[in-house]
Amino acid sequence: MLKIGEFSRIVNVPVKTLRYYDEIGLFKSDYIDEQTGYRFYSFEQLPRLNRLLALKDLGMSLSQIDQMLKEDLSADQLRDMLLQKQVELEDLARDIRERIARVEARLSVIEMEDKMPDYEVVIKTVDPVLVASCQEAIPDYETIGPVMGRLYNGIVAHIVKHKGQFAGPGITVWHENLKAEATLPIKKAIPEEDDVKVHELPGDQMACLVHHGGFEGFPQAYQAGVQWIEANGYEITGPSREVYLQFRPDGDPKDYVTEIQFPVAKV
Amino acid sequence: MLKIGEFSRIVNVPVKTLRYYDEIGLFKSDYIDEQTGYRFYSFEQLPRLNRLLALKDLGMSLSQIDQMLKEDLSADQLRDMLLQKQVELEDLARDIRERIARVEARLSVIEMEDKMPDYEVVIKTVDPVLVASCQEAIPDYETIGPVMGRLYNGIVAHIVKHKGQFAGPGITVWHENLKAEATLPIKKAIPEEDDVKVHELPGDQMACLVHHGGFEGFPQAYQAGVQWIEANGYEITGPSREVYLQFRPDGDPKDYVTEIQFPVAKV
DNA sequence: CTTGACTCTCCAGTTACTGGAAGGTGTATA
DNA sequence: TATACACCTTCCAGTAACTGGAGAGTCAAG
Repeated sequence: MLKIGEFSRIVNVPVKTLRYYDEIGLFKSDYIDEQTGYRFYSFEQLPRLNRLLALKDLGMSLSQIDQMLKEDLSADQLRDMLLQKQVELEDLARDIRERIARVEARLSVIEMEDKMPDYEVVIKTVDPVLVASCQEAIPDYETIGPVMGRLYNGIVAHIVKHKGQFAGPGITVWHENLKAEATLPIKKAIPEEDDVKVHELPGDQMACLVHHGGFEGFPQAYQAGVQWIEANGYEITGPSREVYLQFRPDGDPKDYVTEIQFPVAKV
Repeated sequence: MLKIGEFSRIVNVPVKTLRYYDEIGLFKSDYIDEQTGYRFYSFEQLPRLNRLLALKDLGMSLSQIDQMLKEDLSADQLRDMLLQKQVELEDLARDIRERIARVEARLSVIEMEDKMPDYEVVIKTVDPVLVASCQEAIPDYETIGPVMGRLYNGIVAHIVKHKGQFAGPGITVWHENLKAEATLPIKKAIPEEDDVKVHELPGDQMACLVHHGGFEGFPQAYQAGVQWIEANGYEITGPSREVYLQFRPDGDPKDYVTEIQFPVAKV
């Protein structure tokens, strides 16, 4: 019989931890002196503790270990738990590799520009959203403004006409060949009419960044987004979007806030 | 100005989390209505939050992020923190790879034997220990018993003679060519004499396993240890040791408990 | 008889939230 | 106008696996 301190030294587990395992019932002391409350451990307990430690070394949680130490657990059940842990660990390993890539990307920006990046890119999942939309090819950059104005005005008029309810800021979807789709989220479906369509923008994993200021800054923002996506091992899988979080045609462009979203997937 | 729910939807961060960040001072709401206590957020706050999220994505802790978001932090300090994080992540990645290897080793045992391994091997760091020791080459396996008995008796006699204090169970160190060094830990140094030496067994990282029963089972235990060491990507870097946790010459060998230790290093 | 090492229990703190209860607010609809 | 409901508030508890400390009791050696 060993006192907790002696046992602790042999198995190289802190006394506090042994007491904790005792408390949660994972590894009880063999015998407790009723007078003093001192815990006593025996050598017969070593195999259980060693198995416990080995499983902990695999990254199993204490409650999983508790199950795995039960006598009546079949080899199949054990294998399943280990296989599951294996998958879990492999996911985790991939996750860490991606994190390392992001840290390196950020470090290279700091090396080059001596400061944090101007645009912060975050990956998020956006929900599908029902919109009324209208699209048109843009002939050249100068005409973007007027064309978009016309498109959005048309949609607003259409929604108002059909008593639709607005559900959020406007979103432009940039299809191929500079074809712009202006959209406005609505709460419930309304009828379509000539050029105004009603459909759902699909939800997706998006690389997002926020641009503050007028549209003249967009090219840089897009460039920053594309660079980040490349450096972090993603690829663009569809049309990008602009969400006009803060925008009024008569407002000061300096106050505009736009979120630019690229649908992405891991390469 | 956005209510917490609207802001939450835009940035894809749960309301609870925003309130938590507010509470710990990491990301305060822009303005709080004094009547209602409602928090309001502004678009100007988006850059800070996005930077926060990007840093969180790198695996930084909230307190580190708090520091990194301070305006007056130099690019150098930022770089240092990121470099440190990089090292940390790489350590973690290595750790996970090793865990995966251990899980796979264990799975292969289960596939082959349809049960958990007979011997659980754990890596632990053992402390240096001062011992009185005596060594001798063992001519063949049959003579191990008597020779060891003689050696240990000699050491005990020597320690008693010099009024030394025993500090733990006997340890045999197996040097090359079946040369056995019998040692007994002592609390304080005592004089040496002919064949009894006093020195310190070095501390080391050891792969350890516990064997219950008589010495006839040792070969299997050793084999299990060596197999584990190979399967888990370690190599043996020195003489192995036997620690006689439970042993009395006149006792029942079934009750013997011996820890076998192999000094190891990652390949 | 004292000293020092050891043990006990109980409580608090760690990280980054998450869930729930109880109660106040704002708006759309019957 | 009443009410339903969606939303907001604070406060409290719980998570995992310990770790640290306070205050008190126990044991062996000198």
